[in-house]
Amino acid sequence: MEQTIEAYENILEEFRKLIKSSNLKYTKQREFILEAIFYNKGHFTPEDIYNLILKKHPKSNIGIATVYRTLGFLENSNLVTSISFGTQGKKYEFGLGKHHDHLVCLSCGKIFEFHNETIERKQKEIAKEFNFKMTGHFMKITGICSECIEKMEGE
Amino acid sequence: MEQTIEAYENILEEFRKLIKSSNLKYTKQREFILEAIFYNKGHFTPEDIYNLILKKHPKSNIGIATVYRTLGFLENSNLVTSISFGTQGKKYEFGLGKHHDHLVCLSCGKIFEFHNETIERKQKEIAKEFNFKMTGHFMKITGICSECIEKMEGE
DNA sequence: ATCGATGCAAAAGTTTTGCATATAC
DNA sequence: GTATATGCAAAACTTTTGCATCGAT
Repeated sequence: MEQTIEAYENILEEFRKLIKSSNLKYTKQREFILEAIFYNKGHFTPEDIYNLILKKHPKSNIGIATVYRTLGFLENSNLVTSISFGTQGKKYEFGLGKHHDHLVCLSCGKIFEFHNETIERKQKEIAKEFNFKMTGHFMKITGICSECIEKMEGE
Repeated sequence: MEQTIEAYENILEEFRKLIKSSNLKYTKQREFILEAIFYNKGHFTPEDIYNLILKKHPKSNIGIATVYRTLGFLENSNLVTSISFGTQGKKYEFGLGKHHDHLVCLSCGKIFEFHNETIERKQKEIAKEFNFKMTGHFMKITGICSECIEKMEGE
């Protein structure tokens, strides 16, 4: 699924506003980071993103520290979301649009996405029960995907 | 909530069997790690566990590497479970007994637990839909707890 | 001109690994 | 006695920070 240029322009616009309203400065590095996450569907470590940018903008001379700093900001602003998959580190993905959760295959690492309204509703109820002001939620089902099950049976 | 000695004896028995059936060796270090997680209700980093053991068994001379190695084994065996809270690292908790999920306060870091059957059921349905052999699931609601909300309003 | 943002490199923190020794079986 | 587990220390990673300089406003 390719993202359209128009969609990106809208996001960029939102991003500019967000930066302005946070009294921050608009820099090309920040834009590159947003761009990298937007155009590459999937889940990326800060280092992945850093490398994507180096590849796409070889002379941009961006630093990994900037990637970390910007991801922090983007996450707080809900433009990207992060999760921890597997044993190590954090991965980021573009975070606008309908909320979704993940199925993670422990064998091949593949990630499947789903959305379920019943669960979403229940989560809100639970937060309310605890007098919790919910700002986010996150769900992950781990297991073995059908493809890997077949492979195992084939052995 | 204090755990009873009897309950621990049962776990220990299970642990021994598990080790035997995995063709591993039973060592006092492995027992100390299980003990530390069992008797201290909560969520611990590997380092927390390491320190708990040093404190309880000052002359045991355990190494942090052993803690990491054993936690990996315990997690694979479902005797403990791990989650990533906040920005950094992984925390472990004792993992037998009824499955539960977590509410995490982003302000004070406190963790609340809940269990909801509807969500559990839905998760199973979703795994089935994807032909996924589910081995675990994990849900986290983030937000601000009622105590912190009050504090903020008081300011 | 000002003040925040950046890159770099160092530091801090976390997890894994190699290896000689100790210990369970 | 043999093979695995351990502690230690080093290495490998990941993330954060300090600081001089750059660049957006």
